[in-house]
Amino acid sequence: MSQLGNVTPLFRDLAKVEHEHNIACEECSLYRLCLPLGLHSDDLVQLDEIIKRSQNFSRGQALFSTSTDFNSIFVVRSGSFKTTVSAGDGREQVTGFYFPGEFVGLDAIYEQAYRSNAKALESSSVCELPYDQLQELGKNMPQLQMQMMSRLSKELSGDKSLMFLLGKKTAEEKLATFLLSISRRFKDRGFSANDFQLSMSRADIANHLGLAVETVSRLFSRFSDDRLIEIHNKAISITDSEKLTSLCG
Amino acid sequence: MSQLGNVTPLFRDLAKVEHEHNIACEECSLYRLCLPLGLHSDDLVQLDEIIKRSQNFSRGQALFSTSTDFNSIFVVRSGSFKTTVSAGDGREQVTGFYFPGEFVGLDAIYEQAYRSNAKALESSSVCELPYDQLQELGKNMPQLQMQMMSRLSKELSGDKSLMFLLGKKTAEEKLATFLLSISRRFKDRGFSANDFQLSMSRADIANHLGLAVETVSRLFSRFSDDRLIEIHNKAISITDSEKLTSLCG
DNA sequence: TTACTTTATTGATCCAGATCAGTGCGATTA
DNA sequence: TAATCGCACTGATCTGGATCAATAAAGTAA
Repeated sequence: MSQLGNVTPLFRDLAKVEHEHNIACEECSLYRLCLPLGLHSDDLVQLDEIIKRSQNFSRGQALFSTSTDFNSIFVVRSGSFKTTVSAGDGREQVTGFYFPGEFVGLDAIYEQAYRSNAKALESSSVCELPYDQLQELGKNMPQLQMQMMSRLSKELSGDKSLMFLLGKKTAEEKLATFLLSISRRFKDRGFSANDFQLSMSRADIANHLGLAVETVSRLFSRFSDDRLIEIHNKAISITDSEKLTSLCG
Repeated sequence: MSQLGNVTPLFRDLAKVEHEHNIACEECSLYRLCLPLGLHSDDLVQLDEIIKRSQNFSRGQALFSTSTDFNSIFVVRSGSFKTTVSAGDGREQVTGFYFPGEFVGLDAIYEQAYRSNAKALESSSVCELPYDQLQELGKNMPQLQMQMMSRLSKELSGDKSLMFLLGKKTAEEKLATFLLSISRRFKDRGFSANDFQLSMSRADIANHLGLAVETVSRLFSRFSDDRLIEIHNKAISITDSEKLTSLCG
């Protein structure tokens, strides 16, 4: 079942979308969160034409890796992904989690090569944007260029916050910040901010936050003991978002 | 004295540039590293026209802070800057150091507001690019847009590496990585890769790497004892870049 | 030059969170 | 319903780097 698979009107729309690969951006339930925002209707038609609604990815499947030739950037259509950067030795850092409407692969533009790896965390699908064509299209579509710049800048801004988190926050602050970030993103997508299903493992969370799995587990338990959240494995209910917010630092 | 103030032909050119505020991009010694790269000569003239060669900044002076109205992004012309993000309590994370030809303020585009603070580390100057005008210009100058996207993506890519550093590297690996990053950037600007003057304090370095000042100090001493580097306060000589590289992880 | 302030170094001690070592438990299969 | 298999949780111990505490050296001002 999809991470975003709550029984809400929006989800039923989304489910329909998932089965209709060639639905236009204009009809897509992600419209407000996605690239097309602010484009004129006739521009949108052109954008639609270059988008490849590609196949679905199953849990654990790679969207791309550092050995994939760079051709495209992607927007998550359904499900979720994680990105990682790896060192020569086995070490890996989870650099981000990506939800519907969010871009994956923007850091590859500069070198025209993927420097990260992206993996589906659950059954997921993407819209593929061939970079050449996107660029070509941008030449006559300033709004599109602006949107792209804005998206890149947004990710940059998020990464700076993550640097603060990794460099300066305590374990407790890290996890509280993480939970509220996920919560906000669910809310932005029309789902409950307080009840959701985490699609990533404790290990992925720990890695992303620069912690050990054990620390994350202990903190989940403590937050639960302190009645900030309720946990049933990967299902999270935030019961005191007030107090959780105050723990973010 | 400028951090980049070695007595080399390039530096003398640069010094001249610093005194001639209205020098065109085409004449600028940073040309190869900077935004104009790849622009046609007539496009360059238009770009030149919107660039404000603004006043010099002295050590410690703010280029912008989170309370500055957003109007422009900047390219370092001479000297160097640090950027920080701050929490409500006093905590601060140094998110980056910026050298001539590098962009500062790109993370402000999304929210049209500075979310970071930028401070000069020494006597420095910038080229100011009013964002409105830059965007206007971009509408008829696809090469410029491409350059901007590329720059944004480059910083994104660097930030992912920094996340790996902050989340997964040991103190030793962090400092070795830092020294080589600075070394490479000096080299790219035509200066010695092995002998340079750090413009930032030990505290800034420590903060940026997620370490305590004392740890950085001890590591500098150890690297010196191990004959990897020689230190005379802020002057660094890399004497064994081979071994230093092997410490980066 | 001296006096003073800021920054860097070094040593001693401490601790948040890592690591090590089991145990628990939910999902899947038979 | 039991057996298997990953995750997730919890307790015990350890440690890398933080913090605390002095100096020492470099910069700055008069």
